[in-house]
Amino acid sequence: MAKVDTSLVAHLPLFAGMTPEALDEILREARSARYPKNSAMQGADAQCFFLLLHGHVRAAKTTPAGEQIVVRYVTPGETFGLAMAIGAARYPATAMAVDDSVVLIWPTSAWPRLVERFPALAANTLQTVGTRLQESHTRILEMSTQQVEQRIAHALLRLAKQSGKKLDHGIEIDFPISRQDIAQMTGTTLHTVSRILSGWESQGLVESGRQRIILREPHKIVVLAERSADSGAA
Amino acid sequence: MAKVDTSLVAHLPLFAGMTPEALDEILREARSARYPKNSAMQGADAQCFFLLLHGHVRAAKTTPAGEQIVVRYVTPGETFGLAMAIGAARYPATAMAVDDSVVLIWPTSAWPRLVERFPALAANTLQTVGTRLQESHTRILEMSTQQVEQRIAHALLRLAKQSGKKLDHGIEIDFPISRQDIAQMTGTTLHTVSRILSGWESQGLVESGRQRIILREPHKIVVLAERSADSGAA
DNA sequence: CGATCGATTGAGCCCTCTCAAGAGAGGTGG
DNA sequence: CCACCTCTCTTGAGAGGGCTCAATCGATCG
Repeated sequence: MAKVDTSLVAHLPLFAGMTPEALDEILREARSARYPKNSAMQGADAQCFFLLLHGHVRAAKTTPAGEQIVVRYVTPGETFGLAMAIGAARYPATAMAVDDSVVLIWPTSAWPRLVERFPALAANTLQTVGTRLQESHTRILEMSTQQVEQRIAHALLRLAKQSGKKLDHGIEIDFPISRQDIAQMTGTTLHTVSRILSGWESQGLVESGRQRIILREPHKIVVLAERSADSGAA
Repeated sequence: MAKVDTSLVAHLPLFAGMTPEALDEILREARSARYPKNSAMQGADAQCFFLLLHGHVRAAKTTPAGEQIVVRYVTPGETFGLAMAIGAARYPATAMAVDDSVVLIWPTSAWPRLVERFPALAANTLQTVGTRLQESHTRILEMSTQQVEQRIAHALLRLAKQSGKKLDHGIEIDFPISRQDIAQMTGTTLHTVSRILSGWESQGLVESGRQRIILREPHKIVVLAERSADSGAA
C-alpha cells in the first residue's frame, strides 16, 4: 500500500478547507488500486467508496429487463460509489473502467468515523451530490423538451468540456466512447446516434470513428444544441 | 414569530441524532409562514431554505423557452430550497404551494453557522439529497426505456404512496394535480395523459376529474407499470 | 350566470424506433 | 504476418407511438 502524495489531491473539492494533517489522516485509511480498461470496479454490495485519480470510469444503471443507461462518466478528481454516504447498502449503479484507471479506495466502514472527525467531508460531499442532482434535473428537462439531435449535441458538448483534449482544430473526447454509449446517455438508440453523427460528419461538424469522436466545429454544435424544436427551418 | 413546538419536528430525518437542546437552538433561528394555495414561494435569489410542515409544494424547473417540468412534489416533513447547501446562489427551480401550506423558513445566511455547530445537519441533508439523486436517476431510466403509459403508471403509484389518502375502495391523491402536471412529470403532453387516463377510467382502473385522481385498482396499475414494451399482447 | 381554466377527443403527420443486412476496423491465434 | 473473428458502425425500409393542431365540452369561481 504505497503512500499517496498529499499534494496530488489536496486541491480537490472533497478535501476543501482541510488541514494537511487532516488530509494525511484521511489518506492513511485509503489504499490505491489500478483497474485495466474494460474491467468492472465493484460488486453489488457497497463495501468501498472511490476517488478517481487517473483514467475514466463509466457509471451505468440497469433495468430489471437488462437495458442500461449511462449515469455519468467519472473524471479524475471525482468521487464515486458513495452509496454509504447516502444510506444505501448496495450500489445503485455499476462502475466500469473505460480506460486504464487508478483509484483511491476507502472501506465503507471508515466513512462514519471520518465524517465524525472531519465534518467538512460531509459538507463537501453534500456540495458534490447537490451539483449532480442539478445535472440530473437538467438532463430530465432535456429529455422532456428536446429532440434527439439537440440532446446529443448537449451531451457531446458536456463531454468535451469535461474530458476534451484541445486539438489544432477542434476538441477530441479523451476516452473511448461508442454510439451505444451516447445513446444510453441521451435516451435514444445507437442507430439514431449513428445517423445523426453521420449527418454531422458530412457537414464537417465532427470527425469520428470507432469509439472516437472529435468535435471539429464546437461553435456550430452549440448552435445546433440551442436550436429549439421549431426553429429548424433552413 | 411564534415558537414552533419541537415535538412536531423532532422525528424528522433532518434532525436525526440531535439533542432537544440542539433542535431548540436550530428552531430559534427559523420563522414560520403560511402560503395560500397557488402562491409562489421564492424569488430568484436563494435567500432562504424551507421545511414544509403542512400542505403540498410543487418544485418545477423551466427552460429558457418557457417549458416546464415538475421536479418533484414536496410533502410535509421534507426540506426544499436547499440551494445554498449545494453552493448555488440562485434556486435551480421554482416552488409553488399547490395547497394552503405552512413552512419553516431559515435565512440562507444561517446555514454555514448551523452546520458548523451541528455537523449532523450536513450528514442528514446529504442523505436526503442522495436519495433524491437516486430517484432522479430512476426517472431518467424510465424516460429512456419505458413507454408513456408505463411512466404515467409509475408516477401515479409514486404519488399515491407519497401522498395517498386511503379510501374504502382505492387511493386518492391528496392534492390538486392536473393532466398538465402529470405530463410535466413524465415527459409527455397533457393530451396523451388525458387519453391514457380516459382509457383507464373506462376500464375502471381510475376515477378522475378536474385536478383530482383516484386509483381504484392500484394493483392492476402496478401490473401495467411493470409491463415491458413488448409484452403488451392482449 | 358568464368567464376562465382544465379536460376530452379527432385527424393527420413525423420523428424515431424496429428490423434487417452488410461493411469496416481491430484484435487474436496460428 | 496473415487469416479469421468479433465488435462497432452504417444504412435502408417500414411501421407506429406520441405529438401537433383544432375544436368542443364541462366544471369552478367570481
